[in-house]
Amino acid sequence: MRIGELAKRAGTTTRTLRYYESRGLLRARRADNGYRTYDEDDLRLLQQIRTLQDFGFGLEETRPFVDCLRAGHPAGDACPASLDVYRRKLDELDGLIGQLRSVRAEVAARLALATGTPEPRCQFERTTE
Amino acid sequence: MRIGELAKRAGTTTRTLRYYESRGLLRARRADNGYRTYDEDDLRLLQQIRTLQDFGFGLEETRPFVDCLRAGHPAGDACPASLDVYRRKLDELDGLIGQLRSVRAEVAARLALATGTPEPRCQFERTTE
DNA sequence: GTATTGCTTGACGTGGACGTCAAGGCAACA
DNA sequence: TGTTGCCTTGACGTCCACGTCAAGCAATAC
Repeated sequence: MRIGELAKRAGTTTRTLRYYESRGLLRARRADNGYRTYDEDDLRLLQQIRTLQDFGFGLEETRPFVDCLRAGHPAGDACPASLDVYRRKLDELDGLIGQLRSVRAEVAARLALATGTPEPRCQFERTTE
Repeated sequence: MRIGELAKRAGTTTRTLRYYESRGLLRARRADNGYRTYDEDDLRLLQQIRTLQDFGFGLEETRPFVDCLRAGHPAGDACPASLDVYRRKLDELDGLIGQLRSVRAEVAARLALATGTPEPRCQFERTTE
């Protein structure tokens, strides 16, 4: 299949696929006329990238998953390097969530102070008492 | 005081102050030699901006607070427009936190599946059972 | 033959909050 | 007078994942 069809089937754009190729994530065979050619494996690879992107992974973070699939594994997360990325991301998310929670609390407190109206507790705040 | 001293006292850089000025957030008097001149009110104004920036507010979101201070109010959040920004930010934070929590859960689930090792519950996950 | 669609590469634009350099003026001190 | 340090404006660079436009070839439809 050609780049347009692959993009459509993966729910993305041709520009994105060329960008991934420029980053070395997605390689393409070439037809005689110079057109890029892809197969079903490329689609799976692309779907792996898109899923991680949707989770907020950076492109470089998807590379171990791509390499893992290329190495013949049935899943992109069947390799230790991919699992490390998962774990690092979990730590990152925990840190970020904690940060946002504390900012949320601080803003809520300032709003309460400024209005004199005590705000209802955030659903993400732990009831510490 | 001049720009260098203001920057130091606010814990930021001269570049940042000139940038704020270019955005119309921070105005400066000029000395005869063309140097920017600031007073204590400017410092308070700048501190308001920095605090909100640290919370993750965009520069435009700090504008109502700045205007409020300029209008003579003792606090930047003494005006309705500022409170609206607080409330919008709370909603935004709640949405973002919820999103991150669901991504966190999804990644944890995938890690657990891939390792066969059930992950400990996240401190931010509600125990739904 | 021609109109339309799809493909190619290359290159500039986007957003946000600045960092970093360049070329030069102003002030104080030795 | 020279050095140092702070100030001025202007302008390009950064990060990231692309969007968008341009010029031109390839394939298909009619």
